[in-house]
Amino acid sequence: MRIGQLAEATGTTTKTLRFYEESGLLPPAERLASGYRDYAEDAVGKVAFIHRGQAAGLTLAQIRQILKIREHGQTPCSHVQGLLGQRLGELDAQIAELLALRETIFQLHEKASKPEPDSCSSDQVCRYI
Amino acid sequence: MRIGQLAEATGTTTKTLRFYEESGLLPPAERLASGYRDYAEDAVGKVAFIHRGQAAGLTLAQIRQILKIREHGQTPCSHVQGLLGQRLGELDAQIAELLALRETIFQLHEKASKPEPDSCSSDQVCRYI
DNA sequence: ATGAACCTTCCAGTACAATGGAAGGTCAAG
DNA sequence: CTTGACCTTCCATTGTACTGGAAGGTTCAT
Repeated sequence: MRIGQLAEATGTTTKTLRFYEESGLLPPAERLASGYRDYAEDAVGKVAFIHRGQAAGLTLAQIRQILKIREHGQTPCSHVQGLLGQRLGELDAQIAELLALRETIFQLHEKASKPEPDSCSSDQVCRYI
Repeated sequence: MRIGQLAEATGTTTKTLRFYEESGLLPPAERLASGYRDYAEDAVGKVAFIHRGQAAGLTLAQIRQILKIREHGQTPCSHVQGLLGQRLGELDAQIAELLALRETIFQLHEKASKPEPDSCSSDQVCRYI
């Protein structure tokens, strides 16, 4: 399977696949006599895994760790569980932060809906922020 | 007021202040005979405004727009209101996305808490993702 | 044999908001 | 007069996940 076919099969681009290989997410592909990359069938599963990992909000660095564990013949289960737990904590923190920010912006937006340009002193630039 | 003092007064660094000037957020400072930057008092207010804008989740590009309007002697009120409204919409979308992602991760995390390593087939890399 | 479609490597750039460091100039105190 | 704190410019780098383009090699159909 050449790189274009793998890209097609996984809904990505050849550029991205080469980038994944260079970033250590995919093992260096076998080469044909021509120098073209020649992927085994399981490459499709690996790329699909990368996509699922991204959809789960994992970074490529985290996905790389999981793939490395698998490459070493181990099952990455407990590591994955740890990552998911960590990600959950990060998400909760991020959501809390955004909700607080949303409230702040909402207040500012309300205030700005009753404009009083004259009370904008130039040393504060804008009364509403 | 020299750059170090302005940095101190506004809780930032000289690096950042020069970066702001180069990025068009702050007008080019006056210079002393030595070539040192010599800031007027109102610089403190401008930098503080930049910080408040950032705290409100505005990008430096958006803050720059507001500051430009003020520099042209106008009051940026309606523009600010527009930006805040836009920001509110973005925040709502982002929060909704994160909540959905949180739910996904939560499910995965639950599933991963009952490990069954043997059912991880190598073509999917990890049963839990 | 020639053109299209595919592949290769390498280098550079995107957005964001700074940050780091080198090489050198200025100023006040001791 | 020297030391140290401060300032100057310029260039490069950080992290994330790619994306774009140049210059050239391969494969296949016509």
